[in-house]
Amino acid sequence: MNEINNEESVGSKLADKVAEKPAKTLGRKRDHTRDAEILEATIDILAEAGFDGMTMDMVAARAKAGKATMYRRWSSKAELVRDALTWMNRNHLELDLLPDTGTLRNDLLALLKPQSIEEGERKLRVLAGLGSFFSQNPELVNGGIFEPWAVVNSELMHRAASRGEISTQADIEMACQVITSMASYRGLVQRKTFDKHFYTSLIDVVLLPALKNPITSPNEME
Amino acid sequence: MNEINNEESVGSKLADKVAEKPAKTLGRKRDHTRDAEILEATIDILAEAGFDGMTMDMVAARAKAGKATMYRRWSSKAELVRDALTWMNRNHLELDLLPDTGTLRNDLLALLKPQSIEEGERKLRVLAGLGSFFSQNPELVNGGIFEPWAVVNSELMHRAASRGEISTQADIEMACQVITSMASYRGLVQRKTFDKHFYTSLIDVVLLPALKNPITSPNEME
DNA sequence: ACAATACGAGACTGTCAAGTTCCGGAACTG
DNA sequence: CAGTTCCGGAACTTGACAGTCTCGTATTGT
Repeated sequence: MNEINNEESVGSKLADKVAEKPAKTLGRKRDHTRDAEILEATIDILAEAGFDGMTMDMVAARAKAGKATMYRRWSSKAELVRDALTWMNRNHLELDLLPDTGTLRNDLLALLKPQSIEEGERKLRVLAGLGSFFSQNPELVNGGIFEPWAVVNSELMHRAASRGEISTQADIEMACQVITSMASYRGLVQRKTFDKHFYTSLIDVVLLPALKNPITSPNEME
Repeated sequence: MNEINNEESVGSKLADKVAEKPAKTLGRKRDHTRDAEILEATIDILAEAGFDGMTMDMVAARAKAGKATMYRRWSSKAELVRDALTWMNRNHLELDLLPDTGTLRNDLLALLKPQSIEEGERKLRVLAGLGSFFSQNPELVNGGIFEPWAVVNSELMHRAASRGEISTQADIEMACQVITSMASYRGLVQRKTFDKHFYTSLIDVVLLPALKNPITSPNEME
């Protein structure tokens, strides 16, 4: 019977090559609401086990899906993870209603809600377990995890600059990099929470002084 | 013949249990100069492939050693990696001859030699591929990779404080964290070099303003 | 010389996960 | 109703790697 099956499959492959799409609207439809659930389960497992520690069976079990269902949508583990990362970095941020308390200090602090802290730490755990994935797929080195936050911070600082609260000489891009790098270093290397207390210190001790007095007298330069 | 061998091995195991250490100074001695070579090869492979991408055969081939030799010294891959990390973080730094140019700015810049940049990036690559290892061995979360650098920077800043170059109110620990976190973020996430140009900007735009004007007038606090 | 151990090289074994295939059943189309 | 494609679940195949063992050789103490 294998011979018969082989003959049929060869025939269908030829038919594909000729007709390209012999049947498209037949049978049960794919349930695309499962896509999001599988991707969300993938992010969960990635955060817990990293890329190499994650198995397709784990994801299938978490999403209560069959592996065949997953391989019908993504051709490999790498593709699933790539889509999951894109899904994770999708922007659910409302740029319209930014805080506007009158001072840059309070604006920055208003952005640090407990919810975004927790979600940020989840993303950090995902990022930490992705080393081997990036070494195999160097093309998508994904710097964009902190992009939305940096964009918002940059907007707040530009507002502060235009109302004269900080210097027009201030290097806003550098200041935003300080925030994101301190957040990731504290989460990835030090394994401590980026909580309000620490963030307040960072703002008062480093960011505001740097933004208000960008040039300190280049006296000793040669 | 297998039976004879089994009998012998069982006999020797029993002898071990009775005498515990029947012979210690017999036979060829272990060549401990291979230890360093194997550990160095381990670091190399870790930097290139990460923990999960590294195989014992790769390390053995790189070090031109047999796997039996490796397992005679380390009982598992995890133990080998742990020793390799300790070896990598060993301190080859001469705290005695620190730069002393008269200004904090030049002192900090003097520490950034091309050699230490390259070695630092190698360590960062190792760290980046270690996510799954840490998730399996949470006890040794190794924040100590940047410790020596931070200690040196801290010393330079304290000297600057005692000669009145920066404020005595300055948060030196926070400033050192800014340096190490910017270096690791730039290497791990942005995949750019922590070169002299960028470091100079960081010092002039962020660090020196913060250290010289630690309090900017807490005017708008409520 | 001899026994015991180390060495590099590589064969061998057991486990684990990626990817494939099959099952019984459900949903959609004509 | 009949044919097709989907679903979750599970068995199966295959390849890779950790860890063990064997072989021929080199080095050491007695």
